[in-house]
Amino acid sequence: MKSIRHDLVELLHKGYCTPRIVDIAKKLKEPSTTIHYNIKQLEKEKTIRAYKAVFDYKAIDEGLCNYVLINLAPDEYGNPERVGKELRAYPQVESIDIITGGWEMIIKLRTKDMDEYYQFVKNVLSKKGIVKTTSLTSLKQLKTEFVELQE
Amino acid sequence: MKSIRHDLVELLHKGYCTPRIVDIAKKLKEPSTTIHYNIKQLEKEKTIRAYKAVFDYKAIDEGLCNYVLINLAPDEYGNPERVGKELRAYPQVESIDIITGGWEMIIKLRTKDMDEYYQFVKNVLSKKGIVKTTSLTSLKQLKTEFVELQE
DNA sequence: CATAATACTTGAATATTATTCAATATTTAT
DNA sequence: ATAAATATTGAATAATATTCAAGTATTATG
Repeated sequence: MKSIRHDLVELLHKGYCTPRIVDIAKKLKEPSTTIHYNIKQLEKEKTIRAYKAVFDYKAIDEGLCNYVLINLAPDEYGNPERVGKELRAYPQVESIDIITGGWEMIIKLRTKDMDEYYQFVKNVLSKKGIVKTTSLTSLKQLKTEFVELQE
Repeated sequence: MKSIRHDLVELLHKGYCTPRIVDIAKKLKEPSTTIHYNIKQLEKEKTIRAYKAVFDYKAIDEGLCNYVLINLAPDEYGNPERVGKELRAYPQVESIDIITGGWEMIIKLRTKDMDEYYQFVKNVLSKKGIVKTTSLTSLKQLKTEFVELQE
């Protein structure tokens, strides 16, 4: 049995959306052709990278969110990007940043529950030149991806 | 002089986008009316919260990204949400989470440069029951909002 | 400063896409 | 087993994006 919903969520996570030109034109009180032209410019010069959906993550089985602070092995200091690029392919990974401070990297992870999170830490984060991880578990999200949540 | 680009970026940050139903239908090899129906369901039940753009943040003067770990004053422990809700209105704030661990809150901030970041820390974060902040400055972003960046 | 080149704006026409609707099929509840 | 509620779908329509060509404004160049 195929699940359309699941496939939809997967596609809308990263893209398959487009701006609502007419609505923007009304809001800004400009002709829609002017809005169209300007948006195409932003796309052409890659200022806009994607159009995507923001979800109620609990409703799509990504209810657990963790920030993971990562320490790399000394021999990976030189190219933290290698590790990061391996990690970013995983769908559970919302963001990856190489950072200053007491850790070399911070990643934001969304999993269904603690089981899936544990599997990810065990199977993925334990490898790849990572020597230590510190998990910060989100108890409540007030804003995500610039979108304010609930109340 | 009005800047259409600036207004566009502001609107697309949080919304004013919509799914590309025909493209999704082609990709999933389903009739577009079926896709339409299912997406409307997801919207009605609020599983989808918004459709928005993801940017090359450097190109829109939000080139500096910081994660800020926050310690609240003891008398704010009980309602970290009060502080969080005050902070989330700021456009520089990409996300706010109340967390477990050595800090009560983590926020992700995007500013044009160190000056704007400093102003934010000084003017906004110094108030509101926050007693200590630890900044993690992003040196390089490999993925953001589920969207992989460059190379 | 003058003028050419380039970039931006816009209304009208067209192409494409979303949406509605009604019929049918499927799933779920009793 | 049967009824009720949900989901799928093609055809028709409504709405929207896109193209085009003309005009306007801005920027570069001598």
